[in-house]
Amino acid sequence: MAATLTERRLFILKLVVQEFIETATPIASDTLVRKFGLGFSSATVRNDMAALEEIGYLTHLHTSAGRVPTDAGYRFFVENLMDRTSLSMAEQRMIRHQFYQVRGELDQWIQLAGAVLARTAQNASLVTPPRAEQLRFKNLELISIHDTMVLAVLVFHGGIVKQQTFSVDTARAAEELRRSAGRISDQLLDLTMSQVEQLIAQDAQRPTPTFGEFDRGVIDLVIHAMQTFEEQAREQIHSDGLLEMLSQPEFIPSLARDDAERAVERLRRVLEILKSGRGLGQLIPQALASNGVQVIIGGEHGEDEMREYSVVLARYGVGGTVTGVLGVIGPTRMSYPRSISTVRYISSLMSNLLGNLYAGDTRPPFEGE
Amino acid sequence: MAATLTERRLFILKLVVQEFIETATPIASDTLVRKFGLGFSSATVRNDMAALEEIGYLTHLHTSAGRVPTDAGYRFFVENLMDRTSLSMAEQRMIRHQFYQVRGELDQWIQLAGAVLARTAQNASLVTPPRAEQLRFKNLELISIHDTMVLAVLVFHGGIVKQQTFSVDTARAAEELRRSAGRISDQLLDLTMSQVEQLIAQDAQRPTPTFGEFDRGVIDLVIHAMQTFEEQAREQIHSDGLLEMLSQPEFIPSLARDDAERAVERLRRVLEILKSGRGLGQLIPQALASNGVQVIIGGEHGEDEMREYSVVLARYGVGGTVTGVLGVIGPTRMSYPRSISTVRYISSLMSNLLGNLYAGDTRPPFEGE
DNA sequence: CTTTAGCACTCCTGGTATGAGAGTGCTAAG
DNA sequence: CTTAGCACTCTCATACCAGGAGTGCTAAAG
Repeated sequence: MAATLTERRLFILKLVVQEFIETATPIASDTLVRKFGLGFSSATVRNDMAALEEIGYLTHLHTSAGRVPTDAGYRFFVENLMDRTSLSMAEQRMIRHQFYQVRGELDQWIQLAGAVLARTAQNASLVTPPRAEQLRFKNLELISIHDTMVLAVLVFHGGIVKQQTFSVDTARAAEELRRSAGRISDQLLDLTMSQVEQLIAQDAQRPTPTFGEFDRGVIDLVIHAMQTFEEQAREQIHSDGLLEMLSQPEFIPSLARDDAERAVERLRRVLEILKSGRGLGQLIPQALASNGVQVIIGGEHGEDEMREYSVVLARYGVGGTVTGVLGVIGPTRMSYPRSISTVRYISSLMSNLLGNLYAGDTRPPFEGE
Repeated sequence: MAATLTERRLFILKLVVQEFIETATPIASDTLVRKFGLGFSSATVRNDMAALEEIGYLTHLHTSAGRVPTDAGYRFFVENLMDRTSLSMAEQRMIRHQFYQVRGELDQWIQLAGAVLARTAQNASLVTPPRAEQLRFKNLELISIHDTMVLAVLVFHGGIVKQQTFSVDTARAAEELRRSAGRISDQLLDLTMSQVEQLIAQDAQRPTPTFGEFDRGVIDLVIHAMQTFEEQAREQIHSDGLLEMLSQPEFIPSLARDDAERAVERLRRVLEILKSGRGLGQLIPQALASNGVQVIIGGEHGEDEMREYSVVLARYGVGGTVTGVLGVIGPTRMSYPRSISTVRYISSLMSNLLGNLYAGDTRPPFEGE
């Protein structure tokens, strides 16, 4: 006979998940009754637990161990049972304050977001820089460093700046560099990479090309920079909070119920995930394409590396154009309420901050000044 | 009776250190004789080992364990016994190639240096960005992002670029921004932070100041940027290679002879050191002040956090002005020959690369164009 | 005086046995 | 449907033991 979900069973499931998240030890029927002064006996709880196990929300590792949530159990908890809370006003204020202190520096914001996520959720964090799908050119400066060395400072829409030095065969006067930069800036304004390529191809065929040989060299550099930037932007993941995650019992051999060996193996696993993004698979593109906070529990997405971890992700950014992803990664036994509210808050905060930066800077390509 | 250092004892010490570095297991007298076909018996080796122990170069953890080098043993090995090698030509070429591929990007070089150090020495690496003791101003651009948002791109000598956005009360025309940036760039050229402060103080007292209110606001921003940059540059340490270090037996519970608990504790320790630089203490300033490769073994510098680790550091940079530090950190049982040759090679490579960038850019302050 | 064979001794290591404790599953009664 | 009671299972910590590794010492040989 199939077990059914009564009110009480839901309640018990909720308690088990919450307790397990807090204590990291399997939950015994007896413990629940004592700790929460339930109006029924441990035997009743045991029966319900058995039912919940049949449904697939709980397990135990061996006969005489307490119950532990399954991935499905966590999922159900997150979707139906969890108390939806927000960060306290005091926390929000403190976090906001930190961000306002590094006013106007995108890189710092990203770094700060990672640190705050980690500290608040007590787990590792990851943040991808906010990216337009396509860079759009805004400005170019050429600054002579010495005789044959030139520094190119490229500015793209959204305040993205990229620097690159290159050497030239013969020395150029500052004025010449300035004129070249001006020419290029004027012509390339608001263009995407492919449009730049198109433009320069067309220009070369004209009877009187706008760009000289030197200009063309510089533009090649620009194209190359845009290309590598877009490429590496897709991959780039900042992560932080390893230490915070390490303080979770899962990573402390004496507290981890399983082999000590595995605690370190686990750690290596996470390090690899955080460093390379491998194992995250489609999660980030997916998060970019959706709204609200995404929760991926354990191996739900089929990546075996991730079986023991959950990820809480949210998109942040301005409109649909300039977006990044940030989130928390930790053992499946993470505090979902806390992670979710933290991720939600930080993502909206980052969105606001970026909003100030980008507002009014979203003119469509090819409309010029 | 004090034990003396005979030729044979030195040889045995060398073998013990090399073997221990390679195998990470205590070395038995018998093992040496068998493995190297020594011309004398294990009893002889035992006697010599006892002597080396009396001198303080070896220990054993318990009666029936093989010998292990002490910090002093490693020190003696590094200074007197080690075969001084270099990276193979093939390795050098491979490394050089990688650096040339990211031509002209300082940040990338730093990142690459960290990665290559880690991979080649199979340990964690640390790199501090190359810094002049004092930034010197080179150029400023002001670029309007939208109505009330302006992006300032600051260029300093040595190709150091810093960007910062700020908001203005009323919209400014592009031309106005350009003129302001031009004025400021002209006046501030080649100045250090304190000189900029001086200049602006003087200017304010003139009957007809060069700088308007807006200019002064921007210059405040410049000063602030220089200040925070110099401050955080002092602290900033890039690190990499956690995974490489984690593959050392010291971090693998089943191979570490001591408690598995400690393997993780160890790891946490290193993470803290790498993240915060705490425990490194005066090592980096010290390395900056000296030439050649520095080797700090175990707790030699009194920092208790570092007792189980060694650091191999070298200064890199141009002349005495623009310098950083890079190096390798790992268990005391690291391969010193390999670490040292790697650090030496990478530091000279980085120095060369920077040399190209900085050559001719070292005019003294206040000499103007 | 140095080297070496031989051997007792120490200490680690891994495996097994054992008992206590924790928690469940089941049964039968309320 | 709930619950008391109890047998059963599995873990965990402890103790114990045998095997092995390597040393330190001694006494003899070079």
